[in-house]
Amino acid sequence: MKTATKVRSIASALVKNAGKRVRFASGKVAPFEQVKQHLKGRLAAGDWTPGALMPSEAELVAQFGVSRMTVNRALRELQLEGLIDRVQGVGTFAAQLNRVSSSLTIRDIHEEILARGHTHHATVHLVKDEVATATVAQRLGVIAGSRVFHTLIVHHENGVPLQCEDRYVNPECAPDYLSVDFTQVTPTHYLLDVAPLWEAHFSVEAGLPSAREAKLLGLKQTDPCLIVSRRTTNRGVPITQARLTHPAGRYQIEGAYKP
Amino acid sequence: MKTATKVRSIASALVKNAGKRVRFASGKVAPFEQVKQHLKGRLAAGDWTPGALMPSEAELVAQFGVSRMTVNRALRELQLEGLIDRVQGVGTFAAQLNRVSSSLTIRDIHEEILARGHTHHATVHLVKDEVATATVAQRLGVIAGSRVFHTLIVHHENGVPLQCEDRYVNPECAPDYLSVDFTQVTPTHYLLDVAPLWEAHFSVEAGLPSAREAKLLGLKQTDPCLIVSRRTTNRGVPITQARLTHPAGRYQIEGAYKP
DNA sequence: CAGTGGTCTAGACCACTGA
DNA sequence: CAGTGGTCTAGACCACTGA
Repeated sequence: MKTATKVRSIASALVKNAGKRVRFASGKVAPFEQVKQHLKGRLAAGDWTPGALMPSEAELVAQFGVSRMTVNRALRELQLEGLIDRVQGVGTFAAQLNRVSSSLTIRDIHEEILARGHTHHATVHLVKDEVATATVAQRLGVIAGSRVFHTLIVHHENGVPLQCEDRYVNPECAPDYLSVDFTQVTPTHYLLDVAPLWEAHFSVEAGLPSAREAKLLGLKQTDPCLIVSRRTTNRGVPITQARLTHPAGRYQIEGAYKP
Repeated sequence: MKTATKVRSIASALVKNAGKRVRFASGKVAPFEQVKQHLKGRLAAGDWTPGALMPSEAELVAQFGVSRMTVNRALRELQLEGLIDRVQGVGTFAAQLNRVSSSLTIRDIHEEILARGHTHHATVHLVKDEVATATVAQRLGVIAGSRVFHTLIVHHENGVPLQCEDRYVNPECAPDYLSVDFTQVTPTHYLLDVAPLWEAHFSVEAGLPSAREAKLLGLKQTDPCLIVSRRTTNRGVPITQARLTHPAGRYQIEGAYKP
């Protein structure tokens, strides 16, 4: 009998090296992928100006000698990537590449530091059971006066303070939160284990550190910081809210976009 | 005969109101979507802990009475959304909801301001043909000493300066760039029309404005700013590079994540 | 070997659009 | 009406994994 634990490690190992399985063993590319790449290449080359009518599914079926389901999958995936617009009864159109809006990825600080080949360590400055003030209650999404858990942790990269993590946690979602050794496991990882995070809201802004943050990060209070706020919930139930403060010169968020 | 222009307007109109077409006219939800929602609900409820083995395609076929292609589509889409991991020959597993890494969307400033129901206007402070210094050449990705176009524009929301846009453009991609009236059209929109933007790299950081930026934005040089840098290319050819500086208190990037 | 997922096919029914 | 995309089916062949 297979155990979940057993297959889990296998899955993790394989998924890591997987990439997309769109090639067969012989190195052949799957037909739907060929259609996709062909259209993508012509879009990049500007063969269809934004809004231009592109070949219909039937035409692509004839051109590539594949079944309609195959070209349909290619087109559906291009649509998901935002490269084309499709309208039932009308046709397929080159999208405005007006994807000026693009996205930036925020990673867990521990993973991010390790990925750079650096060392991470955390110092714990507060682990406390508190009564939520109006402000805290509103940010976390609980009733003012509720019991909340509060931690204040500084994350260091190669010994240099990089992030001040000021976090509130809903005790109902993680009753044992306060007894965790946060020098060994980050709050984020602990919370992921005990509570399924489902929805999240983020913001990123520039600002000045509080007096305490400045002291913990080794900054003057006039030194600019990059501040990330994140609130996570599960089906509407608030789990945690964090304010992550980073010294401006030591931290930036990066991202890339490629269709 | 259909013209591209004609159908373009139809497409735009329809795409706007489209949402996902996964319901039939009668209000019935497509079978693949039912399977998807069922699994998503159980994942949110924690029915499978991260890494746990989930039902096979064959089991879902039997359970829902649909064809294998239908459950395959449901599972493939859940995989794309990062909710499950699939390994050929092994099975389907609940993903670590370790998607701590989430993403933030950067929108075009003009669209963003209009979307808030506010007015946007731009003031132009520099439109110039320059020779790239080493720094500029490196940021844009051209050879030092090349000719480059340079604009400096301030975008206002309801009359208040919100963004200072310092942009360099590769003349080969947009030869008429300097003759555009940037009080009427943003550089981004003009460039999207004349050059297909394909790949992009972004960064977001906190920092202090330059003397000139501070003056244009009505800030002191000690006031923190949120600075977005973006470089876009098409198949490796550099198109444009921009530094977008925003006063800390007036601007933040927001995002949400929901599976 | 039996079980898994990856992919494809040929055909089907439908809703929708524009003429 | 003919043409479009949205979706489904029943079957197929394959590569891969673990026993």
